[in-house]
Amino acid sequence: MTIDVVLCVPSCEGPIKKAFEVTGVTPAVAASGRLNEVTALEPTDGYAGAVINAAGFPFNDAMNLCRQLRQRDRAVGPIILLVDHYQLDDLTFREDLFDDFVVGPFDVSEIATRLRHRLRRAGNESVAPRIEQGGLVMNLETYQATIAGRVMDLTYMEYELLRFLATNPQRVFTRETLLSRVWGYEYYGGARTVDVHVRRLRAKLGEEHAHLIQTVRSVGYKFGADAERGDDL
Amino acid sequence: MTIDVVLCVPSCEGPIKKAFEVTGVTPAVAASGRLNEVTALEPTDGYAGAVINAAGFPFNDAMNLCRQLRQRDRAVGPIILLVDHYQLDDLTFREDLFDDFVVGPFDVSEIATRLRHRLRRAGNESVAPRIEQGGLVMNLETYQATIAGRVMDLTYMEYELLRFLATNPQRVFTRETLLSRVWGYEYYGGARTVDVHVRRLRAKLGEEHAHLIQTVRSVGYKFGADAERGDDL
DNA sequence: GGGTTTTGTTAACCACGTGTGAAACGTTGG
DNA sequence: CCAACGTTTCACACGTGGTTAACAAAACCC
Repeated sequence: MTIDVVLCVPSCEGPIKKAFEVTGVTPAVAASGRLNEVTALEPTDGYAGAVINAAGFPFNDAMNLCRQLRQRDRAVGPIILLVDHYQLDDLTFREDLFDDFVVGPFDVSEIATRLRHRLRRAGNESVAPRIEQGGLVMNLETYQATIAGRVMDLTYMEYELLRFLATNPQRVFTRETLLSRVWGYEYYGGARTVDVHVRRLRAKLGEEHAHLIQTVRSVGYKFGADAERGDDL
Repeated sequence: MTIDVVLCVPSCEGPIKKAFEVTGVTPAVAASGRLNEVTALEPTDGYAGAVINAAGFPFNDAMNLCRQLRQRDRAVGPIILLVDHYQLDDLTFREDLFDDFVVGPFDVSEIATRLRHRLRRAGNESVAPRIEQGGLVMNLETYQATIAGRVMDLTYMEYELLRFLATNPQRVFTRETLLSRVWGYEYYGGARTVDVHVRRLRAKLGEEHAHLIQTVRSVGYKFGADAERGDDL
């Protein structure tokens, strides 16, 4: 049994490739870590999964690649992230962008086992490719969002922001957190940027649903209808 | 945020338990690895997940425990398996018995991260950090507070003040202390400010629960139901 | 390369949370 | 019972923080 995956690591291609092959995994090595290289190397029957190396590199670059893979027309299988120990905390709130991770130093047979594990579980697991919250439906594959059945025409950043908020309903995020988690860089300058994007989102949600994004004064924003019952905090 | 899990390891209980607690996971240590011990230690609101050690032990024993946990009336959350490197192959075709695994040597923070990852992927929201005191529940993620199930609509300072008081129940704070701890060290303002905020809090707590914030004449304020002896401070 | 869409910035405007003073109220002690 | 002190309550002014719109810059698309 051989599994075709894309392996996004910038170096040591030869030895790693060999090591994977003995575990029954055939990797296409995309050293650049860019989407177009990933696509160029893709076998005709597609990838079974992806292994993305974040260790020793800017974490957000890896996250962006995950996002791109998830949003592709052609679905890629489970995404496995390679991280350094100090990057463990960065994984929080990004659980939806990858399916599993390995902490360095890396063991090829562990990675292969995780790949197989996720592939097998993919059958049973109801991997929700969409988010449903309070009339909002976001299809993570087609990159579309509808509110109460009406299609919302969202731009890239709008979609990412809404998705982040909607995947963590009721939870309040500061503008700084949103900037670093959604935009992906340590913010330089305007926290007002978030406000403006929230405003645009509310406009596109329509007057009736604008309240789905709530302002928590002096704290930030959160997604979710008003809490009617308090016992399920 | 604390997550209650059952940790099935046969030895070294003390240090491991401590190590887990700093990652926000509270383990019940079932050293025998038997189901009845797991059940005996279970908290009233159940386990959020299970960590089962197979490393250095017969693999099938661990598998049997997984099976028993899965077949229980009361569902246990994600099951994480601790394995030795040479046990990796044993995992094949048993993917449905566990949700994730870690290869030794074990890193507690990695295990905790995997727990959180699986909990989030399963859509479990019960991992939110919260304060519960005398009918008051404060969710630190959603910035919501409820008293006896009723949602309190608190402003920022009200929330901060109540949180500070409720995290230190029964303890009396002077107005000066509250000003410096809640408002900030360099805050310079009248002590009457505290009184007014306490008043607003009591109003929002409702007549029935207003007494949760008690006045200690010529000292300050404290949180907590009365009829408590003073010797347990 | 010109036009269009998307994204980020700036500033005016506005709402509401917050702090303050003063008066009313309660409690303690002489 | 009164005086002195501490706490509660209220109304109001100020300023922080959020919204909004208009504009500028950047990216994108023929």
